[in-house]
Amino acid sequence: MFKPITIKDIAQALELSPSTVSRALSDSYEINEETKKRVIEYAEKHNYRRNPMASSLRQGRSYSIGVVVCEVANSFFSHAIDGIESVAYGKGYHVIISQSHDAYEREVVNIQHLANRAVDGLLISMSAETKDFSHIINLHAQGLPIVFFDRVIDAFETHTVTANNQKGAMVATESLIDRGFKKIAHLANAPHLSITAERLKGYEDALKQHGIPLDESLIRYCHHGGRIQREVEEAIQYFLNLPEKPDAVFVASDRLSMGCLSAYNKLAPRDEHPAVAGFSNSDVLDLLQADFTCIRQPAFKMGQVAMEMLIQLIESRYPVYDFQNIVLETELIHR
Amino acid sequence: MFKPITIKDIAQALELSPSTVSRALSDSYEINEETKKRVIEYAEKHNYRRNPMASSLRQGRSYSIGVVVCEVANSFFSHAIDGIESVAYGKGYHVIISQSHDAYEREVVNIQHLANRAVDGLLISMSAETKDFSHIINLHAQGLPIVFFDRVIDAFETHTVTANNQKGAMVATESLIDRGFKKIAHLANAPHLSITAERLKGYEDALKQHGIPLDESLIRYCHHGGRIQREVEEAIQYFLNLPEKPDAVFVASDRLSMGCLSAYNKLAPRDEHPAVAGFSNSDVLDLLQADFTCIRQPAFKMGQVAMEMLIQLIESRYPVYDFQNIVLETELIHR
DNA sequence: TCGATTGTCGGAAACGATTGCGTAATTTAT
DNA sequence: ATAAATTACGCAATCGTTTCCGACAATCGA
Repeated sequence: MFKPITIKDIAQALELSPSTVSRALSDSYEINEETKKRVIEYAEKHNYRRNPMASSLRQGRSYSIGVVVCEVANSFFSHAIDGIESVAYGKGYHVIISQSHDAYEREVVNIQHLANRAVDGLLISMSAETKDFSHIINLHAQGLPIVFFDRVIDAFETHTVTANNQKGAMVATESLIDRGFKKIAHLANAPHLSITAERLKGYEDALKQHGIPLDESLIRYCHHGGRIQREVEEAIQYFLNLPEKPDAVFVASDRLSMGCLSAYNKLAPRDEHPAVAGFSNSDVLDLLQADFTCIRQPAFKMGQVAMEMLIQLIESRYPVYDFQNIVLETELIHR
Repeated sequence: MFKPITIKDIAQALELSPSTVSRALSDSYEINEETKKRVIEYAEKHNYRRNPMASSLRQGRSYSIGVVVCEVANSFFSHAIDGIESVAYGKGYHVIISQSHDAYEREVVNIQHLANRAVDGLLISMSAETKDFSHIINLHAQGLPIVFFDRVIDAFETHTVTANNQKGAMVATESLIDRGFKKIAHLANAPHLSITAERLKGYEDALKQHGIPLDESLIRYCHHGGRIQREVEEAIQYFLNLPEKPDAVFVASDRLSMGCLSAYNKLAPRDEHPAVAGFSNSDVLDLLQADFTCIRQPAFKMGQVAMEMLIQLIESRYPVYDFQNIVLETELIHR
């Protein structure tokens, strides 16, 4: 088996002490420039790589952070991850991604996995099914830096980044109203998600502002966030069975937009499809479905901001009590 | 700051030695059952978590593996990752995902990042742009276990898992022929990818078998694997500009299928769209586009198999020279 | 009954990198 | 010229866990 070269090896070869080599490699000011050069040259020539475990153990830090999202096969989250990575790599952090699949159990397991001192901090977007937050509260209480993005909780104070969901939802709903639709349904996400309440509020605001009465029977929740296509189809079937079918639908999430469009394709002839507007960061959904108006969240930016704030928490020498709750604007795209 | 409890703390509290505690926690046979129980109870009560860095440092293993794919926002890869995770977690391994975005530079950087002894092995699906394999060859030569899946290379011998691309491509092309199409174009992936050659072969086989002459001008490659939508649109525009437009297209990948369908939607009226068949593991593509025939790869299974073989390599006490190249069958879905 | 085996445990040295402290040699200040 | 400061480096402890050697007692076989 291959045995990687260590600091000791370099020290021996160059007749220096390991301390000097270590300091030379980290560019310490108290090492002679000449010596540094020798060490660095030797290290490069022999393909030296510092052992991250030894380093982490000694320093008590891993320079890696954990990301918990419901799933990566989702344009919003994958772009957010890209944003996270862009900042992380620039600052020398590794990113470990894990998926909850919107299931409570897996969220708990993954977070525990990540948290056991293998990461310096956590970036979390809550799972749709999670109602009990104690697994996260405990970690936070133990001093693990945590930043929430998109799907936040208010069980404790920390940095958060979200989109302006209320306004986005309002704008989307208004775009449907402007196109002349009156009977606008709302396909909502899991009820206890922060984004669900905010987007519902925006939907209600738009209706109220245009004098359209709110009809509770036009609102359907998907408790698993659309993870199970059946639940989406049941909601759509419900809409289709209504004595007066809605002529438009405002959909609350990326995943649900996918589910909604394909459910309609499956369950009803094309001329019975309502107009659809909704949150989505998909690259192609709007291209495939011409009359689909979508609200884009600034996913990449959210990832960047979240990561920056997490690094700030991690690298702060003293406990932080002044938390920021950043809200980014969404963008309406219609064709 | 919170200070986690260590083995020493437990040892002190229970008046044992750290060695005994360590052995008790790993359920060693040479520890009295009574003592084990005391240790485990104390550990659980005080919420002890073994420090993974210390453990890894000592054992020379991290119990984590790295996965390199072009992108996670892709149904095939996200399902493959699910398969990988399902096996990994069962065997006590962590999974670290990283994305190459089909770019050579990022593949090199990510693999280096992962490889520096932070992972026990690598699961790789090659980036579309990569033509130089030396960064991987070096690691392999240094003894790092590597398994390829889907997009393999033959620069050296190791375990691989692929789909039966040739047969899948043949079946897909045949399905188009069976529907009466004669002028079947092929939208191909990057030329130096293993899957590209195999699928091209299947396409050619189908044509030959049905007496249709091969027309090179009906084949277009996407050198960036469709990462840049423009290159897909150029290919489609090329097809549209042909004096005799193809009446069907066989598309070589998931990403390209997306790109192809949306490019046609953008560039041509619906009645000029050709029939499309192609590789795709998307959950919704075929629902949105009714006449889209797709070849599904057993993504989840591929992930599982790849991970099992990697674990076998990692845990083998002696160097392995007997490598397996597993080929899984694809599935045709038409509606 | 005496050596041999078995069952339990502790001591101490690793794993590789980092860092507080000490110190010799050189330079600077007075 | 001598004290003081600076430069450049080494020593050794440390992070938390694991594991190779023992070691001591109790039990066993003959």
